[in-house]
Amino acid sequence: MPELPEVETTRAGLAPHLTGRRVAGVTLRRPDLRWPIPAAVAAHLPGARIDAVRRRAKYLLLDTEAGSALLHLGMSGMLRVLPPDTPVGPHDHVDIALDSGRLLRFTDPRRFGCLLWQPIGEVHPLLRRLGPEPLEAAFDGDYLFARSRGRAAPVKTFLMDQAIVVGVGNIYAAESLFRAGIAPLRPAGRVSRERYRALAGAVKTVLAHAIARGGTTLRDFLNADGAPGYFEQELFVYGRGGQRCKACGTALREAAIGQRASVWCPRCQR
DNA sequence: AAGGTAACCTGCGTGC
DNA sequence: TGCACGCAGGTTACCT
Repeated sequence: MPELPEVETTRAGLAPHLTGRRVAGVTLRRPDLRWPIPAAVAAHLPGARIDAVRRRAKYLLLDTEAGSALLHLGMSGMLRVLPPDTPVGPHDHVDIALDSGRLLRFTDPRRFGCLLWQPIGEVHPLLRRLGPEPLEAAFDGDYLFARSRGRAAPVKTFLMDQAIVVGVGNIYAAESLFRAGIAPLRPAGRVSRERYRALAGAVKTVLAHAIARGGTTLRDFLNADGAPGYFEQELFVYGRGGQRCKACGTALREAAIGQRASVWCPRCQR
């Protein structure tokens, strides 16, 4: 479910319910997700006031005066604000009770997500090596061109490297490369500056558009309505292996690149 | 340093 | 209907 647009949509949906609220209690139904949940979470969160809900890359941060709870949704994670008496399902791993009477619930069947703690004034090690945010000005074609020199890895792999730019997952990498007309297997070091400018623009356009759409579909975080799929109608290549290119009618090609399913148009993308 | 691979885990769709 | 298999929107760890 979550690439950057989904996480940003989640952040925007949660913020009105969390900002300014105090944590009434924390329920951990298992000691770990991807990693052990540090004792600092249970030690600092109860009683703390949530001052802001931020996003960095695909991480969400709940800021308090003592530090920030750091959440990642992994592949299957979901955060919802629910009434306190909502029945608990098998993958409802964490509840954060709020002084509003409601509940912030973290659900994650595959448990690739995490709940960690970042002390005040520190940057968690997982956040230290991240590249720029794709929607900020520091991310542009010149930046991609500079970082890619000498790189032999496929440009799709390069684009999905969170140390290069954050937030671009398998769906949006495929879609951005299609829009920019770049073949995903092309070595990153052999893409021109001009074409990287097109790629950076495509990434920004695709992500901003997906955020706008997610904002309309996932507006109500008080109900269980976390259904994704909002972007499906507008996908040009992702998940369309074997079908025809919407632009030119050529049969789309399909291959694993860096162990991730990849689809592209051999005519539109060079 | 960069690049490739395995690993973490559950659910779902497909084909026999 | 049952079962085995492959695959899924992410990321780190480890090895060359």
